[in-house]
Formats: sequence, structure tokens, C-alpha cells
Amino acid sequence: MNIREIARRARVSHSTVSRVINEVQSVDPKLARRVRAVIDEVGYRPNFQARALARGRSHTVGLVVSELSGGNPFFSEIILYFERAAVQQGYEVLISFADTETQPDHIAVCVARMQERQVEGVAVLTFGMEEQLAKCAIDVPVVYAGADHDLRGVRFVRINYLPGFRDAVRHLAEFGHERIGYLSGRLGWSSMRTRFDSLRRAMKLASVPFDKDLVAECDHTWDGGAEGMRTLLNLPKPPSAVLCCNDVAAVGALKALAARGIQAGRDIALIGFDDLTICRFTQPALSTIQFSPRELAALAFQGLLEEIQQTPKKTNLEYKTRFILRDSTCPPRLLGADGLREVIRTP
Amino acid sequence: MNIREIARRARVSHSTVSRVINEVQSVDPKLARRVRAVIDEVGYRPNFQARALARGRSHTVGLVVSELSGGNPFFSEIILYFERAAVQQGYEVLISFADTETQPDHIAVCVARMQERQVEGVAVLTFGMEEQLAKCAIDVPVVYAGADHDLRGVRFVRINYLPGFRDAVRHLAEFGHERIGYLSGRLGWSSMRTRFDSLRRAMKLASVPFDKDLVAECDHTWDGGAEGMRTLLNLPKPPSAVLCCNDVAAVGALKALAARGIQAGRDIALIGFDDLTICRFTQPALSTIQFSPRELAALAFQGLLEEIQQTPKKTNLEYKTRFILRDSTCPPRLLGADGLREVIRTP
DNA sequence: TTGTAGGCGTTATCAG
DNA sequence: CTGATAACGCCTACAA
Repeated sequence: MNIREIARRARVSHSTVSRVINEVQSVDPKLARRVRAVIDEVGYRPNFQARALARGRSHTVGLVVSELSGGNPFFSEIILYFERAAVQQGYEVLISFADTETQPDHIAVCVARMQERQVEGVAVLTFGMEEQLAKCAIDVPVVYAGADHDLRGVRFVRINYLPGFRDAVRHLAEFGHERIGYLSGRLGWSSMRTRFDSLRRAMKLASVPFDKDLVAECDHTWDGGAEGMRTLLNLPKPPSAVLCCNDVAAVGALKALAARGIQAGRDIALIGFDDLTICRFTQPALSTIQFSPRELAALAFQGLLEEIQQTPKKTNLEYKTRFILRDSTCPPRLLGADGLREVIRTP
Repeated sequence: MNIREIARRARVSHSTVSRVINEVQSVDPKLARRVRAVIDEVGYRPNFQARALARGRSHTVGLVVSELSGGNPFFSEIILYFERAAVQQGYEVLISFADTETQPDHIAVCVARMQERQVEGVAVLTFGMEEQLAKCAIDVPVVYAGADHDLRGVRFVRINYLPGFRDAVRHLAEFGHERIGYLSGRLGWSSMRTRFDSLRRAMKLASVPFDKDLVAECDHTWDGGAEGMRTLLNLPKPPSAVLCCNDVAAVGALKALAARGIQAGRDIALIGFDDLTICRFTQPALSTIQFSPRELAALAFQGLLEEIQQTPKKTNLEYKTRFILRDSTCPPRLLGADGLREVIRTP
């Protein structure tokens, strides 16, 4: 069923049908009604591919996220809210997971595939591997999220990690913590690197000494967090408080703590990052630094839309993190020569 | 940059360029090389919209999931593995979240939108609201996942809930549990309804008495699970073991238990459903019924592909759940007249 | 206001 | 093996 067939049945030309579909006002109401009747009767729906071809606009955008994060609820929410924003503006979204682990240039591959599909723009929300983009020629509006490494003038959501870390560290400092540890994630990922840098700046601001031995560079996954926490606990003098690069790792860390009979919020202070829903349901509820996928996704789409439409005045795309206090922190405990050692069951 | 421009530069006709692109063997190797050189030089990539229009095949499929599940890692994995299977077969995927809560017919709306985009097929993985589809005319291959309510001959992944529930109930029965509770999710959702029915059949098979007072019909969300568990705990005689309609609700339930000083795996037996990664990281590790998003997504795509290609012999699309034993179960405790009452702190 | 004709970038069918 | 020419379904001057 196409526009010509509708035209035939309504005894008008196909251009008239086209006008009716596109709500061009100049059509005679009677004709319009006749056309609409036929359209409803046969259940006709225009072919967007053809329309896109003719108009040169696909009304489709791409979203690339990181495959490693498949089981991470953070990304599931990113996708949800991005799609919602897109649909609201009449866009459809093509999704793609970039396997940055085994294929360094996979992001570029995904973007290229989307370009062939004539997307009008693509949001790359991989949080840390987008440098790859700089290497290849991409001639479609792109937006990504990161801290401040301006990539060839590409638009990005500037993520300000400092406020969250500053308040978190301040909170720990008020408790008297002096040995603050960190589960860093892979520092090869730029967003992990930046989180780490922000933490150090926050510590400097709060005059808390930084000790690189208290940093465990682990995967930012459930298992990675557990592994990292075990590493810290095996230190001669473990930290009295630990921050994490994300909530998923923090939950893993909780597991490692529990395995040794250590309870966060009583024996050690633990702070996550992201503010996933699950934070409210861990035992104890996890204090964290909020990094709302909802707002982030909305900002990213907004930025992308402005790039696509070449809007002159641009929204300030800055996302500020903030500290969320729950129950997983406490004053330093048993800070003798052996640090936490006393409460740790021998493994 | 289009096929004609390439043709001009390579001094051939655009048909020849088309043949080169589509690797038609009959092209003179010399010409082919010349064309390829130009293509590489200018970085030309064919326009899929146009190709789709001409060929009548878009090489795009749609995936509709439930919006309510935004924060649920289960869906994030579904999307990931579906996309992976699709890309492997040269398909791109259009994603859509159906808001089944406020708009009962939203699934149909999403499918319709995708049809306008000429998707070759759509997978509706909403687990329980797909009945809506029956009401509207959809003339595109569709696959969904459900138990056994055959929908107008539409292809679906048959989910066999029984094996998982059977082994879970058997396990509890061996422990001597006679008061088994259930956090059911909304029974208006067909998949929730079917899980419930399967549980009852499993209980009958194991000769465990069924008591409808021990069923809490709650949301299948984090908060819903907590709420449901509180309801059960407030019963005059709470159950000694509780199964849940999904892991997310189970984690919520764990929270409610902890709030009253009750520990799963010691004071009460708790079993989830889905086998999300997080099950290994709760305290205690959550026994659950496996419902792998990975296999499910792969099966769904496989089925969709067969529908699209009208393959004569069809894969048997059955997914069998299975019980995964971890640490959250235990024998019934304090089963006096007051059930668990004794260990419950007054709220 | 309406219809005719041409074009969007491909593929596919013919002659040559 | 190659190159016109006509689709694919729609939009849009331009002319009537």
C-alpha cells in the first residue's frame, strides 16, 4: 500500500495525498476528508525510509554504549531516558554496544554503521573510550559525555566530578578519616582517570593525605570491586574508608567485606558512585555520589539535537555530581598500628 | 557523495559501481579495482535508506521492552544480547520502551512506529503485556516471549517456568518447609500470572500445601519486593520460606528482612528469580531460578529471523528455567504457633 | 487549490 | 561484461 494507491482510491493525485499526510493547509477540506477516510480504511502508514530519502532527513539518531556494561543498570537507564527524550522529539533510536575491550576501534565501527543508516547524529555514552573517535573521520553530529578533554571541538556533556567527591571527602574528613582508599576502575579509561583525579583534588581541598598504596586499580564490575577490596584489606595497614569508581564495584566490595566479617557503616566507611537504585537496597544502604543516568541522557540528547539543528544558542551541558549520604559511612575504627586488622578474620 | 559521483570519477556507469559494491562477480577486475580505488579515496559508504527502498528490505529489526524495567539489569542484558545477535546477522536494531503502566496500548504504538520505519520484524520482550498485540492488526513478523498462550499463531519463545520452580520447591520441601510464601508481582501481567501458576503446580508436585494468604501481590520492583515482604512478615503466621517473582523484588525483600533483624539463609529461606549478576553479591548470596537474558534474547532473535526469512524448519524455541542453589535458604526456624514471630523485632 | 514531472540514492532488468 | 532505463515510495517545485 503506497501513496499512489491511496490517491487512486480517493480519486486525487498522489501529491494531494502527500499534502494531506503532511498537513499542508492549502488542501480543500473535502478532498482532505476523502483522503483521510481512505487512509483510515486501508490502514495506510507512510514509509519513513522513502520519506527520509526524499527529504534528506532520517529522524533517527544513534546511541552507542559500552558493551562491558551490559549487566550494569546504569546503562539500562541511560538507554531508557535517551530513548524517551528522542521519541518525544520525533526521533527513533538505533542502539549499539561497543566492545571496547577486544576491539579498540569498535566505537568507530559502530558509528560508521549508524552513519550508513543515515542517522542524523549519534551519542557516544561510553564514558572513557571516546578518544578513539578522534582518530577517524566522522561527518555526522556527535555528542559524548566526559570531563573536559575537548575532542576536536566535538560537543560533549561536561561532567563535573568534583562537587560529589569534595562533599564525600569532606564528610569522611569530618569523621576523622586519614587513610582513605579508592577502588579506581581501569585508569586507562578516561572517565576513570578523571574520577581519580577529581578525588585527589578533593582530598587536597580537604587536606586529607593521599596515599597511592591505598588505590586499587580494579575492573569497574561486581567482581572487580570485590577483588579490589580484598587487595586493600590485605594491605599491612588497610584504609579506614574506601571510595569506589562506581556502585557496582562498591556492591562487590561489600561482598568482600562481608566475607571477612567486616561491616560497612560500622567497621569501615564505604562510598559508591552513580546512585543506582540498588544503593537503597544494599545492607547497609550505600552512601554514594550521584551521577544520574536520567539527567545525563536527557542532556546528551539535548546537546545532540542542538548539533543536528545547528541551534545558535546552546544549552550549557554540564552535569554536576553530588554526594548522597546514606548508612555506609562511620568514623574510623581501630586505627592502631595495624589499622583494621583486628576485626578481620584471617582469610 | 553517491553512486553516480563515484561512477563519474571512475569513468564507468553507476550500475557498475553498484555491482562492485554488491560484489557481483561478473565485473571486469580492472574496472572493479578502479572503482574500489575511488571508493576508498573518497571514503564513500552506500546509503542504506536508498538501498532498503530499492531492495524492499531494511535489514533493521525492532526490540520493544517494558519501560517499567528501566532500572532492571535483566532488560539491560536482554538488549545487549539481542543487539549482538542482530548485528551478527547484519541487522541493526531499533529500541523502544513501552510504557504499559499508563498507556495500555503503548506496545502497539511502539510496534506501529517501528513498522513505519520498515523494520523487517519486531521482538516484543515485555513479559506479560503482549496480549495487547492481539487487538491490533500488525503485518510484520513478531516474536514474543511467554509461557504458552498462543497469540493468533504469532511465534514466541516458550518459557517453561516449571523445572526451576519444581526444583526450588523440592529443595525447600527437603528442608521441611510447609509454609511457603510468594511475592507474586502484579498478577495482571501474564508472565507473573504464569510464574504463579507454575509455582502452584510445583507445590502440588512436591505435596507442599498451598496457602493463598502467604501470597503477597506486589510490584516486581525493588520497593515492591520490600513492601510485599513486610506484608508477609506482618501476618499472624509468616511463612518460613519465600519465593519471589524476580531477583529485584528479592533484593527488596532482603532489605525488609534486614530492617527487622531477620537474616535470609538463617532465619528464613528466600529464593529469587532471573539469576541476575547481583545474586552473587547480595548478603547472603541469593538462591534463584535462572532465566538467562542472554539465552532468551538469542532465542528471540533466532525465532524472529526464521519468521523474517520464512525458514521452513523452525528451531524449537523453548527456554527451560532451572534452580540455582546459593546461600539464602535454610531449614524452617522457630515454627511454633507464632511462626517466625519470635525473631521479629516489633516494627 | 491541484496535478504533473523530476529527483532522493539504490537496485534490477534489459539490450547491446 | 557493461550501460541505459525503469523502478522503490515519497516530497516538492512548477505549471495549470
